[in-house]
Amino acid sequence: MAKARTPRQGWIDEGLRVLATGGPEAVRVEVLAKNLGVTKGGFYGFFADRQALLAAMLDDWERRSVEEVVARVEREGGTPTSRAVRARDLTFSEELLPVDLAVREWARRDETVAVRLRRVDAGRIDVLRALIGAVINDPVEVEARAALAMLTTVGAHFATIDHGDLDQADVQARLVRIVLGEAL
Amino acid sequence: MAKARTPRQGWIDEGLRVLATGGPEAVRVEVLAKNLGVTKGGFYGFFADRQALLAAMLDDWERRSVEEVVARVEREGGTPTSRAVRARDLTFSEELLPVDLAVREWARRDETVAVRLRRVDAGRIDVLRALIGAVINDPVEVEARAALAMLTTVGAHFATIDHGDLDQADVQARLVRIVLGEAL
DNA sequence: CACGATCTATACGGGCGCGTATACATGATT
DNA sequence: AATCATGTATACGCGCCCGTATAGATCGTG
Repeated sequence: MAKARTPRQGWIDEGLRVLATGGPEAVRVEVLAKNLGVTKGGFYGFFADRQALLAAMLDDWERRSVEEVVARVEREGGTPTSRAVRARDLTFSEELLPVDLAVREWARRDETVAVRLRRVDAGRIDVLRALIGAVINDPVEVEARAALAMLTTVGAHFATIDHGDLDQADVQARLVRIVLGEAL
Repeated sequence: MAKARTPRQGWIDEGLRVLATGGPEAVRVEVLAKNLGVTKGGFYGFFADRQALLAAMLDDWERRSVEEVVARVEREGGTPTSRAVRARDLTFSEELLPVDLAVREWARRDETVAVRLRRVDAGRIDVLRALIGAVINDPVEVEARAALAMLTTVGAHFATIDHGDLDQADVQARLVRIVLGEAL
């Protein structure tokens, strides 16, 4: 039945929390223990070593991310444009976004992480393809706009652009129109 | 005249090299020393501590990045489109790109780094604004397209998109056309 | 050549974090 | 209530890395 005082999942959750704010390097067993208010005594009953925890964290993140993508495909609503905008912005849920960015950095240095990320991203861009493909026929055009939506969203989290005197909302609206096209 | 066997700049260069491949966490004084074939003996003659090196590295990166942007504005050539595409792709020189991405990650966790990055990015996007602005008049349109070019380029380094059966070049070309518009 | 500046090698104390071992506490089961 | 499993606390040895101290090597200059 597996009871637990500080269950396996507790270590994973706290690990993801630290990962989100400090990156993989910051995920230290003793740090997690302190955050959880215990010592690392029980940790090695759940995980062989620190690597095993990192792997488990990625498993958990990947599973949840995929589930979210699926859930987002299921429930829909609104005009094609609003749906596409929502999809663009919310492909990354507020809760998972910080973890997502951390994983994205991590992937640059660890190929096994990169593989997982590509898998998740593939699911996400499928959502965009489906939405855009419902309105535009040319496959190349659909692909280009889906990719554009994806890349701008990701890029926006790694670069801040100051629009100066211009109205942020105006620029943003124009940006959306260019990416999704007049058709949508 | 300041001579040097392992000059100050040597530590900075090696630091940037390690930063590019392993992130700020990987920049360890003793590791750099080993890479340089010496011990850390002389290091503390140049830098007060590890932090001082990291700051010096950022100074160096920022100076070089700004110089490159300026140089790129100076020499020009080609059609407006080709210039814009070049600007989009080469705003990040091949040599500095890996460092750039590392700094971009770093900036998410260190506000002082974020300030530097915004400064450099501001210079880069100015180049794009100038190029696009030469062909398009509407300021909002110029801003949106410049931002789009910037964000897609940055995003592309943090997300890999598989275009499946479609021809990569076709998709890429279409993407450029959407971003820069028919006008260019 | 001798000198002084500059870089180098080596050694040290300290802190952090890993993984292991051992004994203790607490809840479920019988 | 006795027992067992499961989590917990504590302590240990190890390795990595920091920053400091000290003595030695090397080079340009007078």
